[in-house]
Amino acid sequence: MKIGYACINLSLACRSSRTFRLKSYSAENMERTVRGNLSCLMEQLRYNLERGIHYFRISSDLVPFASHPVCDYPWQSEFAREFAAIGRFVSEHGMRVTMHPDQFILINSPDEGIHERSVAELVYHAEVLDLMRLDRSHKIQIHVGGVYGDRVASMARFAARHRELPAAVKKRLVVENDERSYGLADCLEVHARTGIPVVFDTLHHAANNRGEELRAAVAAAGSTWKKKDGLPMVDYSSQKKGGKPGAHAYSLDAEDFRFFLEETRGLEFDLMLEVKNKERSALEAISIAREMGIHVPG
DNA sequence: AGGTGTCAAGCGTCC
DNA sequence: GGACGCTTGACACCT
Repeated sequence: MKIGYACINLSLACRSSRTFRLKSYSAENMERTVRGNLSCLMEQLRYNLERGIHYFRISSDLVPFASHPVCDYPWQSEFAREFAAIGRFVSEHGMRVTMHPDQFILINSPDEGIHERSVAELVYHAEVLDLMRLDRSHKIQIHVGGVYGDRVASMARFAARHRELPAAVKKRLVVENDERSYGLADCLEVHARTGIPVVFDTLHHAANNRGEELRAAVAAAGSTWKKKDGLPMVDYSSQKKGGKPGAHAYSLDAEDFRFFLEETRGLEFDLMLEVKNKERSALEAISIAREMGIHVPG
């Protein structure tokens, strides 16, 4: 079980998600920002390796405005060498990276403009991982999308739109249960129609489920993964105590985490912590998992 | 230097 | 039909 965290390392001074305002778009800003972000990403990965963290979510802001029409900067060729070096580092050390485009990416939107912009954004994400020369186990996770007043039609539209995606996107795309519209059962249905592996998110499942027990749910999502896709991915987070339902806890709830590991013992997956204090929780989680006799690569 | 309004993008909910 | 939450940092302008 690889254990990791998302996008930001609070112990490091740098950020790999630096951006700027659209109004201040320029080749100079692009060059400087992407260079800084890639350099920071490498620093984050080095930090992770030193501490035994082998799983990491790369920020979608790595290349700002990459899929925006304003972007005429050839970041792919300008930074080909840097991307390749990062990818080599990831591969050489047996690490896994993933990406998670944000809420605006909706391939099932009935609005053709939103659909097109979403595909462009997914192509950008695939380009990042392709430039790193990483195999298809390094995934891009999205949600099914909007309901638009008709769940059945909107799920069918997802499947149809998926069929038309470029191969580079398709080979990496995985779908995650969300907290209100499309739960685990819906994602399994999408998998049945498209073959897309299902990422299981514990907090979303707690908010949106059909009564499936945790272990059965993790196993069901895990069964949608083929060998070439790598181990199933699970996103883990605890509910913020006293916070709004769905709010992520600030730090790892050790007791809750032990319970989760005990419930899922024997199932194989990599675990992404969606906890606000980031790498600190990842380190604590790794230590707890090892105490419980679970193998985490060091 | 510090404070603060705002930022590419959308859905669903609520009034 | 319009405002807001989501979830969050930090950009960029203002004083």
